[in-house]
Amino acid sequence: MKTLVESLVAQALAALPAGTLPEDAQASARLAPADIERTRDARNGDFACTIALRLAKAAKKNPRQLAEALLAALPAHADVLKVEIAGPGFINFHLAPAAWQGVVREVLAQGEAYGRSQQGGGKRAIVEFVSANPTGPLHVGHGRHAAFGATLANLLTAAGWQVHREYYINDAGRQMEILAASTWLRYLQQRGEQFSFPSNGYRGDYLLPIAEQLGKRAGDTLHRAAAAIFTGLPPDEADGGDKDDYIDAVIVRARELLGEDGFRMALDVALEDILGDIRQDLEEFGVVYDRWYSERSLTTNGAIDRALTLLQSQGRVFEKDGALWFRATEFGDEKDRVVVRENGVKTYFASDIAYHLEKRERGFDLLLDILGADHHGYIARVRAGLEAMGQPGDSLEVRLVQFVTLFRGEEKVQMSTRSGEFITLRQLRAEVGNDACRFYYVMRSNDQHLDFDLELATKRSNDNPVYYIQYAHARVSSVLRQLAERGLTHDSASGQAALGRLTEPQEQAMAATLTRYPELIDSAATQRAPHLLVHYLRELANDFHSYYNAHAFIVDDAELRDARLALVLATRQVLRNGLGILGVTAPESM
RNA sequence: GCGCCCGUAGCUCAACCGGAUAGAGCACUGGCCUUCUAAGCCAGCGGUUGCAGGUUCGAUUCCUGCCGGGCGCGCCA
Repeated sequence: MKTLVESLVAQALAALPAGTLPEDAQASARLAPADIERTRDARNGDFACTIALRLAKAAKKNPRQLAEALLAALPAHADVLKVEIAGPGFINFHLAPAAWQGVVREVLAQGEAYGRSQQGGGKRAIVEFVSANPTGPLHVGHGRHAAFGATLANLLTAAGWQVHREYYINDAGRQMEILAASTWLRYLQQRGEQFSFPSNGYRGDYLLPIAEQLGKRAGDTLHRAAAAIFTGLPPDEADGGDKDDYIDAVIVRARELLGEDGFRMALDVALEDILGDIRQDLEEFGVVYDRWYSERSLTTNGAIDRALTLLQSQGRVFEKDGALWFRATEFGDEKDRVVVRENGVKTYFASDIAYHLEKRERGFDLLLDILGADHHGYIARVRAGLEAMGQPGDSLEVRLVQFVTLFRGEEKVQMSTRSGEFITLRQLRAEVGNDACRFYYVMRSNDQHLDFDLELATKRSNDNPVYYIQYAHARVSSVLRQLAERGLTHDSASGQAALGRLTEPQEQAMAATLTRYPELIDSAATQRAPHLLVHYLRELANDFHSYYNAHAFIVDDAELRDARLALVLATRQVLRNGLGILGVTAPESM
């Protein structure tokens, strides 16, 4: 519908008499998407064009005069009732009722495809999200990443992007070693060894079954006496020492006592188990990935070395204090970054730029990372890395997701993976339900903090707005059941031929809202803003519920009945399409 | 100290890359079920958009400075 107005204004622009605009203004006198907008107030018509206001200055003309020139050049159209100039130079379009009604045919014909666009032009996007360290189950914060990332990926797909979803597994590095040691220590405790658990180890109960698993795999072959492990270690935090030094010493000792193979067994058992759990959790949450990408594999397949060699050949690295540094400052980062430490170990940053380079090499135009708000310092350096390796820096786009604070009523719930005190995503889903979770997580803009009140979400789950939208969908289905019970059938062709009968204000409003859906998908995808879809669906549901209360659909007049049912079925289709993008089910009854 | 994000109704949040009289939900007040699901509808109440300047036809939106909150600033990952 918006495109109609756009094309009319574009024609008017082209048809402006010579000399209306000075030559230097002619260049900017092209229609921009923002020049046509939906009006907020119906008194200003249905669409407003602001191009006269925008061009007035360059044209050295009064905006109202310019608007009048445009108005004179505007071609007539059957769907346009009247056009008038208002305020400082708005050109307001009032559309004919029939203009809205056509959307019903369009929706019914296109079905699931209604609202999709070619905006992405088939370009390839890789969306990386969650990528939580596999050191424990997902918690409620990860849930927000999962819901946001999955919904955004769906939105981009609807907007014509070719989307690849990926999970980056941080299966290398120190936290994996701490996990292996923690698992092994639990295994020893299960065999009767007594000692106090390292304060910096993973202490959550979820490791207990994993330690049992290790027992099944290894039998007693990894059993060592506690005394052999803890004798001669530096003090732990509880004894006035440093918890990091202590856990490192425990890891070194574990390696000595178990050998590389034994240690690796503990690590692999824990990693496989936790990763399996994460994968299942996400799948149940409706979040499916195209690929799970192992950080370790970057070392194995030489990707890190390739990236470093590339940087080196470009002269972008230097040595200092025995370490190898990347000149990130030359690309706008605030400081240079170590890529190989003095001890020869490559940093996490090294694997990260290698990973992003590898994404580019796989042919992705857009590298979209969904990261926690605490990672913002990160963007500049990865972008610097890409640019130094000859890739466009703006191919990397990062969306930060602010933290979730969990409340039980007034009380804030403290969480920490290390200590094992946290509410898992799985617990949350069990209490609140997948639909409400998915919905609640993306209701708010990702750059807003999210307060998740468990008490509210569980006790009063009927107040959750997701039900309001689902209810609209279920109500339509219920109307159809009612129709059948009364021995009637819906004649879609007759309904679509009689759309002119839909003259009630609620019918006009709902049809108008339906025409907004494609624009909304486009704009939500462009802005990476799933919450816009949530707000739209609420409005559409509101239009429907109002209509439902104001008028009966199943009336005696068969033609009118079919027309109304056609409108209502089109509404159900759009609700279904939108809920699908959100990953929320569209129930037939509630 | 430096950097990024945020500050809008009592509460939780919107506001279409600068548009017209800043909108929803919850809460509160009052109405609507012998007719398609009341998990619904309608009406009312509620605002100096943190503060002070600037840019222009127009600012919640852009710029500067303050105030308040969150998060970063490792040869950790």
